[in-house]
Formats: sequence, C-alpha cells, structure tokens
Amino acid sequence: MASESRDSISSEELVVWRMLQRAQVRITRLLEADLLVEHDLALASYDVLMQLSESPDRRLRMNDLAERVLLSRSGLTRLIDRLQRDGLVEREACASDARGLFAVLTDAGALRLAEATPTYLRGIRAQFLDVLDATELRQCAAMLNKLFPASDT
Amino acid sequence: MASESRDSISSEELVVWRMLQRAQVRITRLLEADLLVEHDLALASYDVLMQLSESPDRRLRMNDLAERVLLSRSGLTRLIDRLQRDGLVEREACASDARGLFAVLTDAGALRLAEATPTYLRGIRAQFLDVLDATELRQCAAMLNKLFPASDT
DNA sequence: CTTAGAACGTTGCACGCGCATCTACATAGC
DNA sequence: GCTATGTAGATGCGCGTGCAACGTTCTAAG
Repeated sequence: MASESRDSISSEELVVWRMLQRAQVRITRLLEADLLVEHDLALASYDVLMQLSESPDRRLRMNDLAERVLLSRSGLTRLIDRLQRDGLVEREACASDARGLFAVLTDAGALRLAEATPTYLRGIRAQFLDVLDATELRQCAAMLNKLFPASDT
Repeated sequence: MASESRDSISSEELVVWRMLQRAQVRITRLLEADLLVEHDLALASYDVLMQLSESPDRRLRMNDLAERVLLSRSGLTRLIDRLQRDGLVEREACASDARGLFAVLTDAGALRLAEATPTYLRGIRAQFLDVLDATELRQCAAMLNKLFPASDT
C-alpha cells in the first residue's frame, strides 16, 4: 500500500490535486474581489505595495520585484505604470547601474496599503488561516517547504 | 501560544499563505508549459476535455462545465469555440431545454486527451504528488476538505 | 580601446478572461 | 391565453498578461 505512484495516479491523488486547484482559485478570487470592492486595488497591486513596503528604503529593482510578485518583466512594467499613474509608486534611477530602475513606494502608496491591509488579512484568515487549526497549519507549512525548495526561481 | 489570530496575523502565518500562492503558481505554470510544448494544449483546455471524458455520454451542459473548470460562462463560450474549431469538441442541442447546449467530446478530442494525459500526470506527480509522502498527502486532503466545504458555489 | 555577449527595462502584439448586455427560451402567476 | 421574472449561451468591450523584439548599458575578452 506504499508505492504505486510510478506509472499512474490513484483517483484519490487526482482528487487532492483538483481540490488544491479549486481551493486556490476560490481563495484568490474572493480575496481579490474584497480588495477591489473595498479599496479598488487588485491583488497584484496589493502584492507590489506590500513587497515594496517590506523592502529597505521602500524600494526594489524592477527585476527583483517582478520575481517576488510572480509577474513577467513586461507585466510588471505595465502594473508599475498604473500604480505610478495613481501616485502609489514612483520610478527612480539606480545610481550604481544606469540600466536599472527602482520602484519606490510613495507616502500615498503606503497609506493605501495600510488602508487595504485589514481587508487583506481578514480575507486570508477567513478563507484560509482560520479554517485550519495550529497543527494543520504546521503540517501545511512543512508540506509547502517541500513543495517549494529554497532553489526557486 | 494557541490563540492569537483574531486581530492580526503572525508573520509565520503570512509566510505560509505566501508560500501557498507561490507553490500554486509555480506548479500550474510548469504544468501548463509542458502541456503547451508537448501537446499544444492549454491547461484550461485539458481540464475541459478531462471533465467531458468523465461525464456520461462525454457531454456536459455549458453551464455545468463552466463551473467545473472554474470559468465564467463567457470564458467557456470562447474556449469551446476554440476547441470546436480544432475539432476536439462539438456543440449539440439539448432536447429537454431548447436554451441549453451540450459540449460533447469528439473522438479526436478523446484521442488528444489520451495523448496529453501522461504529460499531465507526470507534471502533477513531479511538482506535487511525489514530493509528499503518503501521510502528508492524507493531511493535505484533510485540510483541503476543510478549506473547500461541500457547499461550494 | 574595441568588440561580443549578457542583463535591464520597455514596447508591439495577440491572446484569454470577466463584466455587462443581449436574445431566446422557460417557468410562474394571473 | 398573456405577461413577468428567471435562466442558458453568445457577443461587445476593456483589461491584464506573456512572448518576442528593441534600445540601452554593463561586463568580459582581446
């Protein structure tokens, strides 16, 4: 009953995989909907603001930021365009590398992030964290550590 | 050390949530890339073919299908357009409800699904199932059952 | 110094998706 | 029968994204 997953997949395993897909989509959509309704902020935008706020001097190179928010470079370019248009982020040249640009969180951006954060936290608690108990959360963390080895891109 | 998640979220919890996001995106992208490269089939298309193949008479009402593959009605309309253009699926009128349409898997669609399935299974094994042991898989299933109560939309 | 290659960010383009709207049909109330 | 409300799919439109290509700048080799 131990090893049989070489050439095929049991239907239970398949079910687990599908549930994972559904759960992730469901959580993400509800979270994004809340952010959009209450703060007119897409989830990707929130992620950008959050990453910047946690970075030294509230700034990050475009490239690094793209990796952190799981976006392609071009995708991030457009997203920063929008956030800059809304005054939440600014672009700043990089002294040490003339090719590089920093995306910098503005005060308005920090404020917007602070406003939206309760909604964000409430969402992931309601949809995810509060549903699991402490033990499950630990198990979950352990699994994710295996699924997401340090050598990620 | 048990209950403190009411008004804020510990950073460990936040980390778990972010890892979940990253893991899901990573798995999905690798899987989709494989399907695209080896079979010119998007993940959403594969899901449609799979759902149809598991349904009685290889057919499903557009509405039901949309829910199962987590797509809006309009999204599914276009997706079925494409699959129909490629001969993998056909539309058929519904006798009991003149408004309704069935999406029906064609033989070509079934063949294409069969060809792509090894890639699909290999992907979710490599990215997900094989990374976890039997115990973890059971824990994972238990958590997902809590995250995804039967009363989903 | 010069040249070849790589890296950073932006842009043109096409694609896939959701929302709002529309038409056709169904169902309930009168 | 007729009308009102609801449902199934399709369509117009706009948005966000990735890929390929481009210009600019950095780095390494000669």
